[in-house]
Amino acid sequence: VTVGQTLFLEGDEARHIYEVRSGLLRLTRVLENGRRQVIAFGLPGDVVGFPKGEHHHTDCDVIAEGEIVAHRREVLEDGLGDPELHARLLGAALREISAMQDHFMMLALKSAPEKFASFLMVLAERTGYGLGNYTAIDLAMKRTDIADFLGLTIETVSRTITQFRNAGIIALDGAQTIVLLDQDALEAASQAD
Amino acid sequence: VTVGQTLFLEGDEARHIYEVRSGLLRLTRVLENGRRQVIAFGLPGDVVGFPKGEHHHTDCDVIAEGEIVAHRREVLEDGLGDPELHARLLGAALREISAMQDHFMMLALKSAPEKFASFLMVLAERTGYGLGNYTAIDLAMKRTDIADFLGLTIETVSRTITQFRNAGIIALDGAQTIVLLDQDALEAASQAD
DNA sequence: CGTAAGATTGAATGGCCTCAAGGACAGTGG
DNA sequence: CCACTGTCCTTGAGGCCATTCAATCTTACG
Repeated sequence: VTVGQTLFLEGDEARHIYEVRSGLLRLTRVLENGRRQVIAFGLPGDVVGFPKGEHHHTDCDVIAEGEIVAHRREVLEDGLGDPELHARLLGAALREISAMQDHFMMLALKSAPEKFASFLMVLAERTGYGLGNYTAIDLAMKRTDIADFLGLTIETVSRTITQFRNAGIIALDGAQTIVLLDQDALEAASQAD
Repeated sequence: VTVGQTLFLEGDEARHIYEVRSGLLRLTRVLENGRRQVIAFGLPGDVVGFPKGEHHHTDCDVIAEGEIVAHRREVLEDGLGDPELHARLLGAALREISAMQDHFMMLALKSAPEKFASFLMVLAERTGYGLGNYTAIDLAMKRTDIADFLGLTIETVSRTITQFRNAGIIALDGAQTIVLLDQDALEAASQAD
């Protein structure tokens, strides 16, 4: 798969579900009036494209190239002779529900700095890598995607980044790479009282 | 089951999942600092209590009495000799994912009046009943629950109700029953531009 | 009738958004 | 090699919607 490619659109017939081995996918929905929400990012280990009835109910685009494995939709319903795969996909669906509930807490209950700190912690856990004594994260997605994921504007996201930088919590290397300088402070910021 | 009863708490071992035949359940999660989010209401036809691993990840309380059918967790994983039930529960899980995505749009993208109008439309569709020429809804849950579901405060919910009442969109009969006077206006309010 | 819980209303603050301008960076072509 | 261009990101100023804090009103029920 290549960057910018669309795997499927909302309303498409759901023939496959997709398992992300590497790279990054983006699931979005758009409201009639053009407002957009990033439902989730497909990180390595995620399974995306669970159908509603016969159809997909989000758009799915490739943000960073990687290895994507397509499974026929039927294996989700009956095992189709591969019970191990069936159990894995079912588990992914249940994890998906749980992850979305976490996302709820973020959207509804948290302030902008709390949202962004939580976001960074999840990414660090899932895709962070060591860099000297610190942990670094590549933000393959653009600010717009982060904003639409957290329910903020790109200006607020940008301001929050600046704020965290001034506080010595993170450092930037280019616009896409973030180094976590103080994970304790980050965690504190994610659940401020 | 009786009103006020707790079916399970976050962290409980997940032995069963519950199918709502009638009545009303409430799924909540609480943040360390006490802030609360109503993840979903369990309306007739819903299935709640999908586990994450071995445990539940929400609290579940009974808001209105009704008939609740408990299924052993195992039937979700393997059919346990009842493929029809297995398929029904799997379908419910996929619908749940879809419904939560709709909820996202509401939490992140909509204003207070839009949220409340959307909420009423869903309830009217699911549990509304005819009353003369109009459709009526019983709000078994309290204002606090509605507020925590929509990501608002009870004051804002109350103000929005008053606003809709003054606009002639709805009428109240007691605090718990709402009559929809103008469904077109309600729909317009739910997706204002 | 009296009490307590829930719901409504009011006034003022504040956090995020909107609108607008300026800066960083990569890619392109002269 | 260097303007040139477009995209993305950052920063600033002002306004608005939902919140917060506080008081009053309503309802359910003993």
